[in-house]
Amino acid sequence: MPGVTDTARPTSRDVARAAGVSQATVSLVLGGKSRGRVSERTAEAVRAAALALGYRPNLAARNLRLGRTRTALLVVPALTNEYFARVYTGAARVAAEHEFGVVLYPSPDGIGPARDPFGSARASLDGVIASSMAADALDAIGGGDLPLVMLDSDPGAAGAGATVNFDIADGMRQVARCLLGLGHRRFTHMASAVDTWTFHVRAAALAGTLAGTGDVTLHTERSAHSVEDARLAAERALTRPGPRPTALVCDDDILAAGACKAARRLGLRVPADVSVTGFDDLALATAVEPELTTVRLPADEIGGRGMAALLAVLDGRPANSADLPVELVVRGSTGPPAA
Amino acid sequence: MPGVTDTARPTSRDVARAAGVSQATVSLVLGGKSRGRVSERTAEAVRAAALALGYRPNLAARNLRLGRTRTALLVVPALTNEYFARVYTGAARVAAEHEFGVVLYPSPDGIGPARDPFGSARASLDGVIASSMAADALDAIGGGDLPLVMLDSDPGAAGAGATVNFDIADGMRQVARCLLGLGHRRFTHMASAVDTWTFHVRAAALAGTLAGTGDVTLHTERSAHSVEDARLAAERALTRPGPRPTALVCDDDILAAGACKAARRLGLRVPADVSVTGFDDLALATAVEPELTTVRLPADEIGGRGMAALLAVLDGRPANSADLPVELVVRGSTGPPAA
DNA sequence: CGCATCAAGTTATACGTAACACTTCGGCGG
DNA sequence: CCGCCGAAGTGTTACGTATAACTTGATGCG
Repeated sequence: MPGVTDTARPTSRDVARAAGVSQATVSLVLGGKSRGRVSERTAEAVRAAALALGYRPNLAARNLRLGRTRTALLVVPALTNEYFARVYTGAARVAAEHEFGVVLYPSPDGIGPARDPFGSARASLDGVIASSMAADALDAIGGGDLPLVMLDSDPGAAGAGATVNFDIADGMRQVARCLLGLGHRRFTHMASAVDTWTFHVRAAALAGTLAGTGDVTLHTERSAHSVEDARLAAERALTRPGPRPTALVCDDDILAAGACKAARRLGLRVPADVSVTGFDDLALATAVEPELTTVRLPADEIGGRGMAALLAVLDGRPANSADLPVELVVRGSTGPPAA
Repeated sequence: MPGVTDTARPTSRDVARAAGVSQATVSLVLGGKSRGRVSERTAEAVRAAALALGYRPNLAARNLRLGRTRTALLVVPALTNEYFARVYTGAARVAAEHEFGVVLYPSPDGIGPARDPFGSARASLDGVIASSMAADALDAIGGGDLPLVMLDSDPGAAGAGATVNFDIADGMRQVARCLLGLGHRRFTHMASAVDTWTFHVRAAALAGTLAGTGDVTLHTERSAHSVEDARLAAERALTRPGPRPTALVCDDDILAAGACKAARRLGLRVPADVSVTGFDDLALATAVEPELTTVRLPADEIGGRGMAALLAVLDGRPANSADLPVELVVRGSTGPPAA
């Protein structure tokens, strides 16, 4: 039996032929638009034929016809940071529920020319979600006319159709109050060297909360987001002239892990000699010893809400954007300072 | 001046009109096929017009016309594992060099119905790269007629157009020889509970290498890939009746981090009382104290090579598939056993 | 001079889908 | 009995691109 295998994918016309109807009817039935237009018996025959042939609509043709792709772009600074991997996971889950796809643009300065970061792929997107981006990076991204949702970013930024944020300030206030309550008075803010809104908020909330108490000192040390950089920065903070800080408030768990390493290398115990706090609640936070006191940011939820907001914008619905609550998780890296 | 703003994206026909040529000529010039077909002066005019209008080809139309999408699917078990995030990054980098895109399918049992994991998206892919998948998961993925490249997987598996692997066995042999050389004789293999080729190879290589030395014991304890599960498993291993193992050989760094926690909880010092080794060399490996001795797997490189192999298969070229070398990185979590 | 050749384009078409506009036909009220 | 209406489909077109097939002058050569 030569020529029996038909390697080409079946088209809607093949389905129509098999079901004895026209291609238009196939499109109506499989598109769910057959109510009152096609009899139930015919519709069932079409569905059966499609199933038998293993028909899958050609997305390129559909996209061309509809002018939409049901695909969103998610821009994150670095996918290898577990936080952003979780943002992606949450966004992809919600997208899948609405038959949307998510493509990633993981490192704005890592792949492709800066002038046109996404290449012509941009022309095949319905919208963009950008997480924790600097305002100028937003230019490179939002230059297009695509709907844009920003996550963990300045709500007042231009160009964003919607913004979804954590209540970051509340998280930092909880950290500060917790440490103040333990008796700490000398603080160092282990701040991210990245110049974005979320880290500005953390700095302001920390300074603002500590300002309410007299007799408190606060220094700032900046670091890139790697354990090694953070260790070096924390060693600077712990060895600078003057009274040693008793609390290192870190902008994320990676910095906090580095801070713990620095303390240990200097012969200081955590938390007896120095307390350390983080942000994010990554797997890392419970892998190190002692486990990190940290602010849990539900990353997958902000990703999911971001996707939901984008879908709302695409539908012309209003995207409600209340801040997501965060939670301070107290573990072993914090304690009262030594007398 | 009403109606001046033209919000619709320009098409190749708009460019043709602006340059005073036909749409076909635009396609030839921008497609790089103009050698000997279009004069340089005309070609330059077309390029200028395209630039002036900000023309971007419509990918849906191109895909429909060509029947190819220049998009590959990468299937990984869990993107939140830094290892797989790096695989993605490497694959995406090589893809971008060839104007390819990569979409992710991060969790085979997490998103979408198992029957048709990718939905109709499958119809818009040129190929699939699957990393570290079980043989049965391969069925769900490779069911289509798409070219398939497998990473870190059984080279003899059916259906794979190519396989790219690490020399995992060599890595494990290095671990075993290092520990034997330090004087260890009682081993526990902290094995992954995941039933895949790469972990079978690790178990076999460990057992095989230790078998060469007399007077050696090897037990196996299984664990899921979380620090907490690994801690519990390691506590079982360290408290079972009989002489305590002096070396915990772990299938990855996450398990190793859990093993270190278990030792600490039991009042054992690492490495004085028990040595611990990992696999992968994640950021985690240098975040914990002591830093982990581990086998560095260049994850981004296997991702890149996998993408290159897929591109080769798509071009009809042979995909060369030598195993990638791995490197034992000796750090503080290993040492001679206590006398 | 005349025919072949060649550069430099243009015309026309197909990819597979969605949806608008149209047809056909049975039933039903006036 | 006529006209109208709704149900059930069908014919046709357009989306934007890439390319095969064709056209048109100009040139070279015997």
